[in-house]
Amino acid sequence: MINVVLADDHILVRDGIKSLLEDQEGVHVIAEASNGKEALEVVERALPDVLIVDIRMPEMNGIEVVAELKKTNKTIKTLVLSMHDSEEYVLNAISAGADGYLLKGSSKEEFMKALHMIAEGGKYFTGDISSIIINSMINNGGKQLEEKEAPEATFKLTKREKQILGLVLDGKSNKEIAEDLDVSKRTAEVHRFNLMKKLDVKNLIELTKVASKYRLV
Amino acid sequence: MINVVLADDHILVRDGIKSLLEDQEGVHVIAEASNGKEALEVVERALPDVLIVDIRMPEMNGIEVVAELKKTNKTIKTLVLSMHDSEEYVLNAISAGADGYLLKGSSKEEFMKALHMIAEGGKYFTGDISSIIINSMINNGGKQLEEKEAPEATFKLTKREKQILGLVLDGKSNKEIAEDLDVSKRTAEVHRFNLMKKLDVKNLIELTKVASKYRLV
DNA sequence: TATAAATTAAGTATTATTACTTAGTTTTAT
DNA sequence: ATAAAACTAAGTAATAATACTTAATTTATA
Repeated sequence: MINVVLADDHILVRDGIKSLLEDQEGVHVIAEASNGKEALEVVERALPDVLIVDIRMPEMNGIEVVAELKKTNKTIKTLVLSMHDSEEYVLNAISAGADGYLLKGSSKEEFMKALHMIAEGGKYFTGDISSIIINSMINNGGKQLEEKEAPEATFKLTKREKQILGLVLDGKSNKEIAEDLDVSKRTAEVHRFNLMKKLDVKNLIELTKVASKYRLV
Repeated sequence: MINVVLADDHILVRDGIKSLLEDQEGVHVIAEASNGKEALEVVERALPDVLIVDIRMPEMNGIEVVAELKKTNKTIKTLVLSMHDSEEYVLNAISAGADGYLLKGSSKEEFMKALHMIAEGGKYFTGDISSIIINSMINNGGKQLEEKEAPEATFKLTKREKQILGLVLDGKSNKEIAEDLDVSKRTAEVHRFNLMKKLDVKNLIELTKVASKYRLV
C-alpha cells in the first residue's frame, strides 16, 4: 500500500488526482494540503510514503517544500507535479532532491508508473523535460546543481505580487491574469506596475533577468 | 513529414515498428538496416530526419553508430531503442549524442511523442531511466559529454531581423531600435512584427524562450 | 483595538505594440 | 539584366502597457 499526501492549492485538481489515485489498488490518499506550509505540517503528522506536490502554491512553493522535507526526513519520497516545463523549475526541483517530476499534461498511466517507481525508491522524470536535463548535464555535468544559491533580494514582493509575477513570466497579459485570478484588469495592472517598480525594471526582458537572478518564481 | 530509417537486427521487431509508424500520418520509413555498418551506409544514402536504432546489433552496435553519425552528420537525429536500462548503455548513448532513448517496453504513444519531439530538435529520454540520469548528474558528472548544439530552426530570419531581434532581447523599444539603426520607428515595428510571426511567438516571454532554444543571438 | 500593510479597483493620459495593407527602393542571386 | 528577396516606411485601428492618483476594503500584527 502506497500512502500519499496531496498538496495543491486548487481543490479541483486535488480532487481529480485523488479520485484517480483512489481508483487504483494499492494507493491511498491519507491527507491533503492547499499550500506549502500546510503541506509540511501535514506530512510531519501523516508520514506518507510519497508527497505529490504542485510547484506553484501560496505561502511556500512546492520546490521549497521538497527542499525542506529532504533536509528533515529523507525517507519520504516526493513527486513534483507542475504545469510548467521551465528549465529553472526542473533544475531547482532536482537540486531540491525531488524524486520525480511530471507535467500536468501527463497521462494517467505515466502518473501511476511514476508513483510506483518513486515509492519503490526509484526516480521518475518525464521524458518531456529530457532536453532540459540532458542539456544541463552536457553543459556543466550537473555539478553546480547543489551549490548555487540566489543572491539576497533587497526588495520584498507581497504574496499577490509574486503570484502575478509568475503569471507575467508565463507570458500572460493583464487581461488574462485578471481572468485567471478573478480580479479586475485594473487590479492586475496595478500589481504588475507595482512589482515592476519594486524590481526596478522597465520591460519584460529585464524582468525575466531579475526574476531568474533572484529565483523569484 | 518525418523520414525515418530503422536499424534493428530482428526482422520481426523492425516490421512491427515499421507498421506502427506507417499507421501514423506524417511519418515515413524510407529505409531499413539490419546491422550497424549497414545502418551508417543506408543513412548516408537516404538522409532521414531520424534514425531509430537498436543498441545490440552485429558488426557495430547502435551507440557506435550514433557516435559516428554525430561526427559526420549532425543534422540527422537519433533515437536509441533498447531492451536494456543499464547505466552504461544510457550514459554512453548520451555521450554519443543520442537525441532520445526509449525502452522496448514503451507504449506506442510515448514512442510517437518521442519521435516528434526529436524530429523537432528536442530530446526525449524515457522517464524509466531517470534514476540513471539524475544520479549521474548529482554524483559524478565525471563522464565527458559532448558539446551542446542548438536544434535546427525551421524558420529563417534575415540579417536585419536577426539584428533587430538582438535589440529586442536587450529590452529596447521600437523607438530605441529605430534610433539605434537610424531607420523610422515604423520600419522597426515591421521588422519586429515579421520576426515574431516567423518565430510564432505572441509576446516577449515566448520570444526569449525560442531565441534561447535556437541560440538565435 | 488601533494602525499599518495589502488588496482591490476606479479615473486619466500617454506611449507602445499588434496586426495588418500597400508600395517604393535597394540588394542579391541567377 | 532581371527577377526575387530584403529593406524601407507610410496608413489605420485595435489592444496593451506605463505612469500615475485616489480611495474603499480586507487582512495582519503590535
